[in-house]
Amino acid sequence: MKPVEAESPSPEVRTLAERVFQQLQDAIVRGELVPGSKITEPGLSRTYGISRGPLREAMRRLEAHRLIERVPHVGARVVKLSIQELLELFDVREALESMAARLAAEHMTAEEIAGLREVLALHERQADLKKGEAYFQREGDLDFHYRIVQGSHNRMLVTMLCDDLYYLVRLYRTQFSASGTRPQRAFVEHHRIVDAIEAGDAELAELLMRRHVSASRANVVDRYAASLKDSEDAIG
Amino acid sequence: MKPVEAESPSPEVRTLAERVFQQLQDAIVRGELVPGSKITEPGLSRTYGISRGPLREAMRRLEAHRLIERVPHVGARVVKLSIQELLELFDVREALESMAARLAAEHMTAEEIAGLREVLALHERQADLKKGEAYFQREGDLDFHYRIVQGSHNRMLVTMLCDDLYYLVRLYRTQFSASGTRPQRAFVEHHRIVDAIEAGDAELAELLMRRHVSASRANVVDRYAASLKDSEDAIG
DNA sequence: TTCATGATGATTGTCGACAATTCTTGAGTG
DNA sequence: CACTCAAGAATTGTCGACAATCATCATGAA
Repeated sequence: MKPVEAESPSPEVRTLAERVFQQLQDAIVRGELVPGSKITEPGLSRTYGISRGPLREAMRRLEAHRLIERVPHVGARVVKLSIQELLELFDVREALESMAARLAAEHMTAEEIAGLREVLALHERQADLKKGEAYFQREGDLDFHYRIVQGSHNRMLVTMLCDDLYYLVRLYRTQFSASGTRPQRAFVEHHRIVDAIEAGDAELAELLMRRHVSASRANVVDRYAASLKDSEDAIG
Repeated sequence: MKPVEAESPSPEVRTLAERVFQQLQDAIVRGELVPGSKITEPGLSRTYGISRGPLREAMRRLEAHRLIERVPHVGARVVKLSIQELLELFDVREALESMAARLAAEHMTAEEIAGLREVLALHERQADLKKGEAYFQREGDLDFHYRIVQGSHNRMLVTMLCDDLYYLVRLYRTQFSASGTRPQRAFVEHHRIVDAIEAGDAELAELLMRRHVSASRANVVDRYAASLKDSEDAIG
């Protein structure tokens, strides 16, 4: 898909370590590198055709982003979220994203709000077409949250959520094969949040986002309990 | 100051990169490496007597912790917080620490609460003795916040706050030479927060912590405005 | 004088090799 | 049969050297 190998000095992809970091990040998030599996430096070095130097840097960055876990002199393995860790992630999201919504209500520009509405429209169109498979829904969902975080105009918040946590969120989606079908309600919640932001009602936006994430968390808890019950039934 | 170079296999200090990372972290937080100054790999390599390999790993970790900023092919410099970034940091703290207080009220053990009370007592004793210089006050303050975050029993939250943000908070203290003298009020707020946690009142603990951080932020804003006015007066 | 341009020096990025540590395998013993 | 322990293999940690890139400064032209 690369046109003519154009000399686009695309931002931040000028170093080998950077490139392999993004490749590995993608591979992990897409589930190609299965969670919990061990990854070795010589192995990756061969598959990606680079030396161990830049590879180690890429792995350090993956570790910083919590996508792999390393133990000295032993090795690294792809992170495997337990249900507890997943719920912890939701608590952190609830705290940070509600703050983001509050700040977004205060600082978002008209253009940004318009873009947000477009995302919602696309979102709904997909749902109408019943193409609304989990994957697209989820991507649309993440896009929605992305834009609100950006709208907070708080760079630290943006980095924490968009550069770190959201990759974990994607990973959880593949790891728990989350079909996550609670579409209508989420749509409504999204709309209400945008309404609050557009009205400049920071408190309301914060509260709604908080409930939205909390409801999403509760949904995960329910589905996890159900899956437990299923496996018990299968056994008993 | 190192006793006998004891062979203490202290946790996580078995690799050169780890050690130099902690040394650099300390040096930055204590202000020995001045914010905004450029740090070069050969330079650090010489001063710490190690090769560039582990040094680069240490620098990657510093970058992940937001203590230095790197740009490819150019170099790294110690992070220099602008007033905007400092306020952004406070917003993030407000979101995360209020959540931590809420979770602490739900999950903290009796022993942990007792330890928290001890910290407060020590805190007050120092204030009584008028030894309550900014430095000790601040360390005590951070210790207080540390323990509450630990009490949340949310490992992700602990990592984010204790391993990342609190180093930035310390850095800000040196960078803005924050005397931060609003002692009595902060003490009272701390006590009220512990009361709420002990009572298991999650909502109240969250609200109080939120106000506490917010008040601290407002204090910074005030002092910054005052410092601006001072320099104007000095000029005009 | 000011700006563009090219050479020089330094720094970062990358690589391959060696040392240190850990994991594995297998023999041997109780 | 289970367990201990030692030797080997594999992996990680560290190092020094070379190549690529960038900053600096001097030179020259407008």
